[in-house]
Amino acid sequence: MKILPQTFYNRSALKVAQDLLGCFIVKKRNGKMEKYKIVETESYNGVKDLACHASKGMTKRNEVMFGPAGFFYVYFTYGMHYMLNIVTGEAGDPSAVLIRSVEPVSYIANRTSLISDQAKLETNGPAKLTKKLDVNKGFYGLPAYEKKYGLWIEEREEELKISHIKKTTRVGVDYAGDYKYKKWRFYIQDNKFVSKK
DNA sequence: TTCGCGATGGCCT
DNA sequence: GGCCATCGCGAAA
Repeated sequence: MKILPQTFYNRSALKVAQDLLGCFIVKKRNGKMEKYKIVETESYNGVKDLACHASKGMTKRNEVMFGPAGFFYVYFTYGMHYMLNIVTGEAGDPSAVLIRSVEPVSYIANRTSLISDQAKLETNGPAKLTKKLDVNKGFYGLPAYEKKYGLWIEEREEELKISHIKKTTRVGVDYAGDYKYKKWRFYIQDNKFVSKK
């Protein structure tokens, strides 16, 4: 139940993306805590990474990525979807980790429940989880290491073996030249909430 | 089972 | 004006 400090994020996006697997997003809503285990992430690694929004330089949209680590980078795409990222690395190193899928803890605690199949459909994709968690542009630039804004990240409660972390190419970045082949997407092996095989 | 495509709007050139 | 770090539906197989 320990919140991850800002220093956790002040490392390469590659490391942070893998270390976030098994950690929890906590949402405070109507006075109650909702916990979601992070099961799938992608890392976007600075100006050289052609799939990273920062590769085209700093704009009003992506400026938070150029600042210090530990802040939410939320953007709107396809005319209807919000994406949730957390800024990583030193200030001046515009990198971030995209949260792609989460698993509700209510599901973990009750795996045999019949409602689980329905629950699975709600958070197994980057746009679906932002909808479920009511994440929008209002979270842009807010810290992920403080509780007062009602959305934060907590550390793992159990060990995650390195061998259970799968590494594949990122989704939807065919335009990124050689960087489309980088295996910078990570997910927990065999987890049912991962967005696609 | 996989596939093709439309919805929909902010941002960049 | 074109491009998207997506999703869900309906058709084809």
